[in-house]
Amino acid sequence: MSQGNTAVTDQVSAIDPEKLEACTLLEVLNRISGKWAIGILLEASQGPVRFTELERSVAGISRRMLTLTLRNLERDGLLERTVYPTVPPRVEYEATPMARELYGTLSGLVDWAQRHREAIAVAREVYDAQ
Amino acid sequence: MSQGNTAVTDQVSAIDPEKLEACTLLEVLNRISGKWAIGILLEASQGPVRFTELERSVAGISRRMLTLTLRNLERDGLLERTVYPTVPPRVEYEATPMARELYGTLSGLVDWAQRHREAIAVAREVYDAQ
DNA sequence: CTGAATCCAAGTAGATACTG
DNA sequence: CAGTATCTACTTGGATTCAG
Repeated sequence: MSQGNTAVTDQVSAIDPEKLEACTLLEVLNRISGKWAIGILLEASQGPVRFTELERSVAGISRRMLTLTLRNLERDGLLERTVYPTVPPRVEYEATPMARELYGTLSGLVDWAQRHREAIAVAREVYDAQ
Repeated sequence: MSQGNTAVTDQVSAIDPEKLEACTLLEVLNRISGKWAIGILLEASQGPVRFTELERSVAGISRRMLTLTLRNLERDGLLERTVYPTVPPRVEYEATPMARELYGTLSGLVDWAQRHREAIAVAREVYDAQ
């Protein structure tokens, strides 16, 4: 990994791999954080869903945020959008294989959260007590 | 899943487990997303670091955001803050075991990001072309 | 049905200056 | 050294209205 002395060509490999990792990680996080992305991805992972179905099943989401979040996920290739040219219009969204794969890797985080949920709550109470 | 008629006691168990999962996940994500938390956690995972060290090593961070992010991480029990009553003052931050554990579970996400970085870039270009 | 457009409120982040 | 205070700008999200 570090053969770095060809002078010109290693501008990229000169980046601290840990910094790169943190940066890459941040990109993923930005993609799936936000209040709605995960909920939408969850629904769209079980099969094609329509706009109005999502509006109902993702509790509390507004039409605007649903549209915006769908567009972002579609743009990143995490959601596939299919329009059926019927009247009235019918549009379906479905998670791509890439998105399903991502969803799978998130289980570790869910575990962590469940194991430490209590400890975090306690830490907050202690901190807020000051 | 729908045995629901013990009337009073199953308020909690009535929550769809998948919704709960999505919710828990969102909490974790909110804790570590944000522009700076990961970088700080990274530094503080290799041993105690001082405020000014962080200010230098987390590229681009302002004093204000460093303070705010440190406080949040400390509040959630992810960072331990130690004050040495010397002159000048000396304060050290270190990742807690819980935080190190979290950092470990993030490797799956890093893998995913690296495997699909290219595909995402392409998806964006295609999308933006319209 | 599936959005786009507009307006507004709240939260988040940068710049700068000041302090025990 | 390790912060706090203030002021401003950008971003995110909600409410509402309009349209193909």
